[in-house]
Amino acid sequence: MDKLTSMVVFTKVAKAGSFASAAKELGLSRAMATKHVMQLENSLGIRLLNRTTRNLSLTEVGAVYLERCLQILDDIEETELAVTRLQTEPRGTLKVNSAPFFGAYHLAPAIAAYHEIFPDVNVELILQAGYVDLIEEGFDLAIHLDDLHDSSLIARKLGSSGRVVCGAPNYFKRHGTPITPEDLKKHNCLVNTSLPPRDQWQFSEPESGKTTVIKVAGTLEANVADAIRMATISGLGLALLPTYMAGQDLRKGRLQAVLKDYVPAPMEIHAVYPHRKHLSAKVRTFVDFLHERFHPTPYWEDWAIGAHD
Amino acid sequence: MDKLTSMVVFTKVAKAGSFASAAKELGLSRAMATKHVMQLENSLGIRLLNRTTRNLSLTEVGAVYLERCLQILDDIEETELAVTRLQTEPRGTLKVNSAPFFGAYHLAPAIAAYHEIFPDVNVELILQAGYVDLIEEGFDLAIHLDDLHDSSLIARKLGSSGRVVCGAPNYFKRHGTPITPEDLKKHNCLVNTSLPPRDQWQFSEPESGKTTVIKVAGTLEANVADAIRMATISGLGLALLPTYMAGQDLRKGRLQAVLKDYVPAPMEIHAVYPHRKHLSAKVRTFVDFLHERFHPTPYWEDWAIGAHD
DNA sequence: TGTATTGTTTCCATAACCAAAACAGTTGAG
DNA sequence: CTCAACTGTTTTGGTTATGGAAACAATACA
Repeated sequence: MDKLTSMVVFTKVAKAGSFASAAKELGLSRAMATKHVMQLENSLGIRLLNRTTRNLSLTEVGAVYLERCLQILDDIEETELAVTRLQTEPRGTLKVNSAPFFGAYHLAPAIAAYHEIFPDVNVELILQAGYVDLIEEGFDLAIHLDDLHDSSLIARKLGSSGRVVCGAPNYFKRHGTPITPEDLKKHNCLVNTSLPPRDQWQFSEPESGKTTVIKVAGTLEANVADAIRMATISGLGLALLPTYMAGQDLRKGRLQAVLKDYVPAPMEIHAVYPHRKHLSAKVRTFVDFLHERFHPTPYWEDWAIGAHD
Repeated sequence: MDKLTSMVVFTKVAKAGSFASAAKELGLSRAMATKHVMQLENSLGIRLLNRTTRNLSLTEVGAVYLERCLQILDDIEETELAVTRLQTEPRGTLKVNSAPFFGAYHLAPAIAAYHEIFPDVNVELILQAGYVDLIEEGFDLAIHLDDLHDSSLIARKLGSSGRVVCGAPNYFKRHGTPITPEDLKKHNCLVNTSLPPRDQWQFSEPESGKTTVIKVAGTLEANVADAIRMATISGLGLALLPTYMAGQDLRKGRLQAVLKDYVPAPMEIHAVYPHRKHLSAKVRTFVDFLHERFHPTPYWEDWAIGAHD
């Protein structure tokens, strides 16, 4: 029998001064009221209430026990209240993981905006190439780019990013502009090894629906996206960069897009977290916020509009 | 499901860092460990533990809840310990009721002796003619003389007291000495209305086993035994007094016993208390102590030995 | 790659639970 | 004084929940 229920019954009986009225208050039968108190007495080996059919009074020990019972029940109620409030109101610390570039250039500003709305949530942003164990490292959330291989986790799509083959203007001046994907084989293609598709660049032609995969190679591979980007800007070669990364550079003219008729597979952006049941408010609101911000067409695609005009 | 058990399981799992080892410690199956924690999570609507098949970590809320759980479980344990110690060691206040004369002359000295052995028990002695409601008045114990009509209470026989018809020496000088119970009808018999048998005095003859009941009458009735005793000592008449009351006076010669071949029904002395289950240590030890003191032949019967010699 | 171990789920016999009814004792009204 | 109403307790029976064994899916270690 549930000891806590028994304690509740006992306190009610003691307060009401009668089993019958306490039972009525609690919505159960007189029989159960007796049994609960009796169970408590047997488990303690102590008589808590002196009772005849007509009179009821606390034992000396019963009085002591009553007081402490009330304290304990109060504590439990307060604990549950505190804990559910912690759960339903966004507060606490949100530990987030993502790839360095995306985190620095897109999450950090998003976090600043999010904090305006939910000032009680502090964010701990850990930017790290490669995958981390969310559970072991205690992350609330990770932003995964184009990769969802962890089946035990929950993923929610936040948006996507186009990709574009681009290079510095002076690179094209010196080495020419590729017209078809096949031409890439003759160019110095810089590869980011920390993100798919690495050196297998895939294109589809919107009009015909044809798909091409080109295996590229070049003089630089790096596991940090920003290194590839900076090398590209410096005119070392071409790169297949996500638009979230290259957008600014394209707008400013530091980079130029090529092969505009061949569309690379877009990169999907997912929020990944350990469980769906009982999702905490801080995670839920943050994911919702990012979804709103990146969906359906993120701001980083703006370069194309200008470029197409 | 018992919430307290679930809390214990949760704390164990959190401490052990694994469901399996916690289950083994608690002697239950892994299945139940999961179910208990899950039940807790569902009732709170909160995820307490992040878990994969291989890793386990506390949620931020889970950590808060864990701490308070430990506190609550500690409180409960301490409460039960305190309460059972209060029960098993004689301590506290013992509220005792009895008839005034017996209480003053026999319980009070007994209490003094008892207190030597159990110094942590304080006794509140309420001396009152007639019956009181033990439950309503909060008595732990009552000493009943020759009367057990309350069926809902538990009675334990402590001993008995003889009765003797007696009078002052100068009364017998003036009015003569009764030889048979029948003679009492010609005497001034003083009646204590607070104790049976009041005015129906019953005698049996040890040799023949014959029983006689005499209805007596006299010039004084009182509901306080000591008044009857004092009036008797003063020579007003005869009284049927319990030996616990008359013993001292008989030894000192203030009173003389008559009708020694006719034995009045002895008076039984009982300890009466509300319940037998979970009898508190203070009541148990006190009743045991009185039983030892008054059983089988109480000291107040000593007058007879001297008298017979 | 295989084995052992993790947390979870499913299944099922058992035990606990709880209300209704029967019971014993007590009070208050007619 | 008697009857009716109400007390706390016990008994009874149907329903629910409990908890272990086995099966399962996923992971780590050898």
